[in-house]
Amino acid sequence: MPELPEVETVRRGLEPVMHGATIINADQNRPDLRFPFSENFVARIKDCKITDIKRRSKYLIFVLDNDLTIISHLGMSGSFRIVKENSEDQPGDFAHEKSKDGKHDHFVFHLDKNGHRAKVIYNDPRRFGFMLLVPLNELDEHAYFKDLGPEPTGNGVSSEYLAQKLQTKSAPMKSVLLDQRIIAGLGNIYVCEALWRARISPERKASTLVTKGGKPSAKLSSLTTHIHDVIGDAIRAGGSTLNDHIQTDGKMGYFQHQFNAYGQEGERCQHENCKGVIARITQSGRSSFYCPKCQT
DNA sequence: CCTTGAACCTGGGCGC
DNA sequence: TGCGCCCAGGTTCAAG
Repeated sequence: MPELPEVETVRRGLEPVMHGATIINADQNRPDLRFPFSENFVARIKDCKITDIKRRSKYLIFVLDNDLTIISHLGMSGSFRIVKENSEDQPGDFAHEKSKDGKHDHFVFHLDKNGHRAKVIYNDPRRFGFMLLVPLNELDEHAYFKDLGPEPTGNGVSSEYLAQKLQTKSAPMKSVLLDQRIIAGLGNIYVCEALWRARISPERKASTLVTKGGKPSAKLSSLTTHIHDVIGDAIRAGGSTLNDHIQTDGKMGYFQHQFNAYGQEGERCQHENCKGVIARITQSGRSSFYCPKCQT
């Protein structure tokens, strides 16, 4: 389920239970996810304290006090849930989850924080996610991180930055915005939403949003603002679903979020005075949803 | 370099 | 109730 806002939502949900906790044990329930777990995975994290939980793009990074980090990616279907020792893991608590039978609970952290025990359970039906041990001082140069572009939450993604990146690109905007080297953390949903807000067609060639002088066009400046806004809105929407800190699941963030384009095929375009209807097209194997009338 | 398509895997939804 | 088909939030690799 995870694009950047969902991963950030998960991070915030895990933070109060995991930050400062000791991994007193762990269950690795199968040899691999997307690829095999690191050698002696459980032994290398056992008895370590979690000193920080960070996020970069769609990756979670658990920093341990032995100078190792656990890089965790949720793939398409990964989720974490927290079970506190004193509370019961009643099936009813997870009635909305098909995973409640534990069939795809592939990894379990057993934690102790100041005498409070909790389990943090990683569930991933499709197993596109993974966990990997990487020394802290090798993180920045690691293959997963070294080519990543700036986070869309910060001022690294400016209209000038995008103009410079897009001016040589003939590829459609859809694929350029999905390119993690240009912006880190956008996925199919929020690319569709940002393009809808900025009224840019997903098929528009990227370089046509840059002036001959290499400056951002008005539409590109608008897109920059909308990327920041849509990601910010989604993080706020996701965060508000986690106030009980029992269920940590990015799906809830998506679930409560109202989309204007993504998944809205056949619906009226919600832009004021637009009589268009949201269409679905396929671009490089993925669905794009947009309004052909006002997104140009 | 760039772009596309397939692959990884399971499950849900739909039509018949 | 079941079968077959299509679809799904991501990433990576091979091939054109």
